[in-house]
Amino acid sequence: MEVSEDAALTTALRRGTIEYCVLALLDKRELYGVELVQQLSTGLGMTTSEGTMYPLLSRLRRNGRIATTWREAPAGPPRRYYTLTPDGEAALTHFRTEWVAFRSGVDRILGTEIR
Amino acid sequence: MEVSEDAALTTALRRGTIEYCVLALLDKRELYGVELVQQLSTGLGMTTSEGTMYPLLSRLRRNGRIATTWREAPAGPPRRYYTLTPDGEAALTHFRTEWVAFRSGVDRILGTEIR
DNA sequence: GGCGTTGCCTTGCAGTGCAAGGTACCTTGT
DNA sequence: ACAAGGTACCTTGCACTGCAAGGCAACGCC
Repeated sequence: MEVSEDAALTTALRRGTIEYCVLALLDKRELYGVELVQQLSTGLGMTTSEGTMYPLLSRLRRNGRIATTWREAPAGPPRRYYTLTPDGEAALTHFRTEWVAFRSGVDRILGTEIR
Repeated sequence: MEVSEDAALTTALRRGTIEYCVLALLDKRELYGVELVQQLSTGLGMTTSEGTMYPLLSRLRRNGRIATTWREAPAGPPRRYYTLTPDGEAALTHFRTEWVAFRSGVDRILGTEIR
């Protein structure tokens, strides 16, 4: 029960942020699907699954925020690598501002500001 | 388009936080529905509506995190005041920890840490 | 009594993260 | 050559939550 509640809690928190975390990761270098899932996990508790990632990537592609190219892998099946489009970069920049404002608001209400 | 996108963006961010922001406000003093909506708006851009608030309050009541008492108002219809239960306080405390961890993770990925 | 205000609540919808399941390609072992 | 396992991609259906829109009841003022 504790565990499932924690899961539900963090799931709710992720809403809307995963999308831009993916953009932020792609801003550093191109990555493929499975790699994105791993980076989010190790990057920090942003643990997620492929069932979340692929629909998300499809959406971002549809919205023109990322572009893809197939590449042969050294071993295993081919990979679809993703990169940011100019639209994606703009969206990311905009979100950073939005996030900082939101974060400050929540911190103020919760009393969790960094001093 | 800009506006609606911003709205969708912040809507997604609110997910899961509004609930605990309400608990945090009630941790300071008892409040009634409309008052909560106002405090969230002025507290900071956490603008929300009654259509969000009342279902949320019902949920919190069902989960035993808040308790209510009807009070006569100086003028106008009676008000339903909400207070935190011990369960509610515990949930709030737990969320603060969770939030700080989540916030740090997102900050690290986005590069929006405070220095 | 009628009208506006305040405060509470419900219905139906939209977006998104996730579990579960499925397909295809490649490598390795026998 | 074939089976088995691993890697990588994708889809379906569900659950949860915030919101717009709308409705109802009590009170005060004219």
